[in-house]
Amino acid sequence: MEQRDRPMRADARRNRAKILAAAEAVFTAKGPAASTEEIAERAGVAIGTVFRHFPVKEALVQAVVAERLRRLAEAGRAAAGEPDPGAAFYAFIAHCVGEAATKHSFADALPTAGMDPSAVHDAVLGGVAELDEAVGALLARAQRAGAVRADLTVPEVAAVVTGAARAAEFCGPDGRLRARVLGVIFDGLRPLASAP
Amino acid sequence: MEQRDRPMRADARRNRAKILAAAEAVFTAKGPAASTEEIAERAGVAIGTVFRHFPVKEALVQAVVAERLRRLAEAGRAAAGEPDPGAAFYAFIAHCVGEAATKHSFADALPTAGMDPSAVHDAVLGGVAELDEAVGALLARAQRAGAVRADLTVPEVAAVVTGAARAAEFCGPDGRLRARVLGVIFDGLRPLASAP
Amino acid sequence: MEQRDRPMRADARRNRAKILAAAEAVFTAKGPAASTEEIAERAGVAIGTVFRHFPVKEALVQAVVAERLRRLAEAGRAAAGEPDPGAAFYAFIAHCVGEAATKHSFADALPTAGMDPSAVHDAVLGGVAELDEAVGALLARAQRAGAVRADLTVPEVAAVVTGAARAAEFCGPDGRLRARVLGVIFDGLRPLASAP
Amino acid sequence: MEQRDRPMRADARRNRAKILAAAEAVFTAKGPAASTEEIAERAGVAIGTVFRHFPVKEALVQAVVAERLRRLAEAGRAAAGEPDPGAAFYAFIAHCVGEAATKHSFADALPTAGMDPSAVHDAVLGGVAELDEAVGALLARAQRAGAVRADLTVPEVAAVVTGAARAAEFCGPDGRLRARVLGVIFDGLRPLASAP
DNA sequence: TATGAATGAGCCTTCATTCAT
DNA sequence: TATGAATGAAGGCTCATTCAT
Repeated sequence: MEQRDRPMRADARRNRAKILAAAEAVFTAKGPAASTEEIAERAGVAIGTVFRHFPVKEALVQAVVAERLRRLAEAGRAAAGEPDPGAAFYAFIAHCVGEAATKHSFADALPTAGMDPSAVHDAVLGGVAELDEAVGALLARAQRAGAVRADLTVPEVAAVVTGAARAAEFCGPDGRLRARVLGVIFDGLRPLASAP
Repeated sequence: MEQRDRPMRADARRNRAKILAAAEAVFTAKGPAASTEEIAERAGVAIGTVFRHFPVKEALVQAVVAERLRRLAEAGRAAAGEPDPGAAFYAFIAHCVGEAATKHSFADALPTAGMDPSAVHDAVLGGVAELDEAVGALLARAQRAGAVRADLTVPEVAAVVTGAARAAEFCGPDGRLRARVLGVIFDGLRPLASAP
Repeated sequence: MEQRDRPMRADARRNRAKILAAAEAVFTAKGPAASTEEIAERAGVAIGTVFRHFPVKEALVQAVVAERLRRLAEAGRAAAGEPDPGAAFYAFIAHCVGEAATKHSFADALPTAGMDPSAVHDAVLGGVAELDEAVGALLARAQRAGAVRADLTVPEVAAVVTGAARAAEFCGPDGRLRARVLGVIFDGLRPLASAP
Repeated sequence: MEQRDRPMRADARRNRAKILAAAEAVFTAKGPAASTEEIAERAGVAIGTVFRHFPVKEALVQAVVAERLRRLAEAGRAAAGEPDPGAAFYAFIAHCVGEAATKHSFADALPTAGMDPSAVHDAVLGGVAELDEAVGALLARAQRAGAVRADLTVPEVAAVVTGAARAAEFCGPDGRLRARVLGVIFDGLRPLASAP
């Protein structure tokens, strides 16, 4: 949104990246209510610099979300190249869960089906679209391979993954519990035991 | 916490109840960041009264959570009397999901396996224990009846239900989507295709 | 606006008065851009107290204006009792000028004929009405006595007085200059050279 | 202030003019509290360029004032050539009022007799002197022609005009009211009804 | 006990000014 | 010289908490 006219000065781009990284870390640790001041401090810039890049706090929050969505979409595209369609799909959604689950109480900032669309920045909508497309591709391939229930759609997968992330978070650091819970949830995605 | 010494005057008990009800409503609508002042107003008491009953805001939040846990446990105990063990179990967890999913962004206040235990009030721990016990009874009965996977434990069910609530919330007002998603997740709890 | 239900506690009323006095002093010295913090300090209260009484800065500004209008109206009513109608009128508008002229750049906060009425608080409108009425009475009596041009109306007098205040302010501390200037302006209000 | 050493490059002079024009427009619309950034934007230059020409915001404000004074003086000199001395004088001060009154809340930036002289830039003082001289010439000629009271001096006229501008502004968009009010005020400048 | 006014730390945001590019 | 990013001191406002009534 800021770099339309000319490509943005090198130092500005560096600062923007530092701020985004700091914001991701701080929001992850304390939720989106964390103070902008703390983010600036962590990024090593003055508070004014944060507001120059993100004129309103909400813009920063959404930029972080968009960034994460874009990273997930990227990973999803990469997964499309793997040989085993089923393995690719399940590995990818497990990756999504892992990413989201560590982001304590921040996954809530993710756009939800029922959210006021006018409040969501384009960058986030773009990220969602990218991710949906990547998931769609993986899903279709896995369904063709018979590794996933044929009647599933992308929104359903998105909801299940979001829920799984919350469930994983609920488990806390107990890895064993987490693994079993995710196993149970993902089992629901598998085709019913194919009869002979 | 307040009623140890003497039984608490009748009007005081009434106020406490009004405050809890107001807090539940307000937190549900706006999340735990809602101001204490607003809760007092809705309860029809002065702000000082709220702080007399709950000396710190966190205490109020946890009291609301404890209250909800206790209500769920109560419902769970009631469900134990129903004839069909499987139906009783699934109806109950669906009820839990419905309760939690409507409480926008408030389910996050639920205690989590990995949470710092010293930060959780006794009332909440008590509620958790009550609920765990109720769930345990329903689960055992359902497992005996072959309606639920035999290897499931209470913590796993708790995690799955929490995740399912988040998934339902993610679906927004789209009831059809929500139903399908919950169907998928709960399918994971069922025993694998029963052989002949 | 705050004292509707019950009469407002004694200490609260005291603080409100202290704040208004401090605000008048500070605004007078530095204009309405002066910081609320400074007013709080001068009033000897915490910043939160100022915002409890005047939830938005603009409310404080207007309250001060309203207060001054009410005081002027009061003085106007008192002047109505004086024996010489012409003297009463001229003395009163001179008083208005003196009041307004010392309030450095703050007279600008006075409502103006062309101001957006929805932005003006009721208290100010009430003050204006009160003042207009008092001026109207003095004016009519002076006109009947032949001391003021018969074709003058209240809005015209108001505009002339406002302008005279600005002119007086322009003169700075030079009392002689100020007196001559006001003499010139007020001369315009007198009936034209009385015919034989 | 900037052009002493070398004559200033052509583009620099152009920028200075653009900035002054933009500042006049913006200050007129929003008062001197308008942000320097907005002025830069409107002028089509970067913020740094504004501060190169006017190292402090106050310098920009005063430059605009000086500019306006110089323009008024220019108009005054032009008026000196008109045939009717009285008409020339009254038309000119009406022009001054019109200029000042439309500059909402900005006329306050005009230097005042009682202002701290060290805070006023030379350019403004120069403008004031120029304007005073022009007014003085018009005034003297009009007095000789018997169109203006003989005892009036330039500072008095200046004060009256300033006040008239404020009065006009007070009238808002009501042109009829404004005309009557200015008529009243200017009447005070006329010689008393000349006896036979 | 209840009331609600007072407190003050902290938050988001703006903007004059500086400085690296 | 021009550019525009960075700085950081305020400023307005909120809200959990305390305390006099």
